[in-house]
Amino acid sequence: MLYDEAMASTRDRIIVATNEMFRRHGYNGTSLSQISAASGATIGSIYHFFPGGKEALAVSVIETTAGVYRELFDSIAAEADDPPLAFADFFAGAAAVLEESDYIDPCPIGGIAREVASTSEPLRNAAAQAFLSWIAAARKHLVDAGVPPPAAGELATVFVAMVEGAFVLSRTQRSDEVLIAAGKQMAELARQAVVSHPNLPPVSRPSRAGSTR
Amino acid sequence: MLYDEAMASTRDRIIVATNEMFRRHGYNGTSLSQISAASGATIGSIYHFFPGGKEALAVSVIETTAGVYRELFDSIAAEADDPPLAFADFFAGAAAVLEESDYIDPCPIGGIAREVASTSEPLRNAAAQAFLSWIAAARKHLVDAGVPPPAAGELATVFVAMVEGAFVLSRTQRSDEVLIAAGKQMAELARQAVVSHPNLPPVSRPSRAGSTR
DNA sequence: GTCTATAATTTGATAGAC
DNA sequence: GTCTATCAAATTATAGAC
Repeated sequence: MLYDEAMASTRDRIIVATNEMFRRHGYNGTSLSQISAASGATIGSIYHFFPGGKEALAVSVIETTAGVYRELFDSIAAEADDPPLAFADFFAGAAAVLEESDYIDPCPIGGIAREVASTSEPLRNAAAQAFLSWIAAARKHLVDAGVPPPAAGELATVFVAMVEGAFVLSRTQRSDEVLIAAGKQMAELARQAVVSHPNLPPVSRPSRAGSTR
Repeated sequence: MLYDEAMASTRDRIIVATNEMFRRHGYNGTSLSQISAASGATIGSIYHFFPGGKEALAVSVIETTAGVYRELFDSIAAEADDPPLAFADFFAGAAAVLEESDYIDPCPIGGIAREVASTSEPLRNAAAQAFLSWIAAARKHLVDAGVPPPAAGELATVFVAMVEGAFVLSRTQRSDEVLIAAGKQMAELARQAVVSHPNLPPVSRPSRAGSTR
């Protein structure tokens, strides 16, 4: 098993182990017996916590992962020296994680969605909500930086698409080259969106020193 | 079955049917019995043409699809009124296909790679080669348009990542919104890459009127 | 080249003791 | 809450007749 039985609750161990299995082998490529072995929980326990079976477990994995990545983005955005550079920082962080993990998929959500979007409406919907929450976070960051809302929404959407696409390529090529390039180009797009509307005064923002929160 | 037995060779029918099944249900979500039913070929026939089984069949599907998309890009690039707009045209075409197909995955390659990159080196490698061939095509288009090679390579990589990412999001959201946005932003990046080096004379190109070929 | 039959394994899911 | 035992069905792959 991957985790010590002293660690966290059984339910959490199941979710964490399933997350990693999905990132390695996808949704259909991961069996409940594998999840059982990786989490140290029996199949009976899995059904105890997730009566809806594999599909319900996957929904929980998606929701959990969506929250983690959203918080990660917010944290990086808050600490960025310069708003457009937050995107480069985000991709750089993903690149570091990717190498450490021997090029496992950095995120299970896009892969699951691709596999089952035509057969599982609950899973497709959970993935769609995850992407929308990321788009909302990126959009807020851009609007705070002075990008007009319509352009900010479009750019935020493209950002999430670039994240997913760079994940696909980096995993396939076993290289973080595309992640770095994507961060650079996304920052460039963000900078253009800000400077191309210099007559719009930046929205009142707390000074960086006071916005640690 | 999806295809009339009068159509094409058995081998081609197997590849076309498998391509569509993979786009609907992914690699692990598609069984040989389903491929048999969809292609009108028996499982015995499938093993006759692809002695390597499902994996060898998938390699052929990836190689075939890679060639089709590469030719599509080259064709769109050759006909574009303005080089940067070729990218917007490409995404617009993908958007049209997506809606017609009820939001099936527009391409099986990225999904397969994500599922099996950790378990099948032949499939990971086939997908990696496909992406590299697309990057090379986009890079050539950008260099021909006057973008310096280093920047062109980076932009071409980001283009392919945006394609894959936009496919993931559009399929998940059941909307072509992200495809349109991606085309617009990619064209913007390409335009910036050209105009940001105005001192470089554009490479000699045949006039559009004579380049119909 | 195509077909049927089948081997060997694994799957998701359930029942019920403890 | 956790466990073992087990179900019916589906999976990849192979063998061998035609």
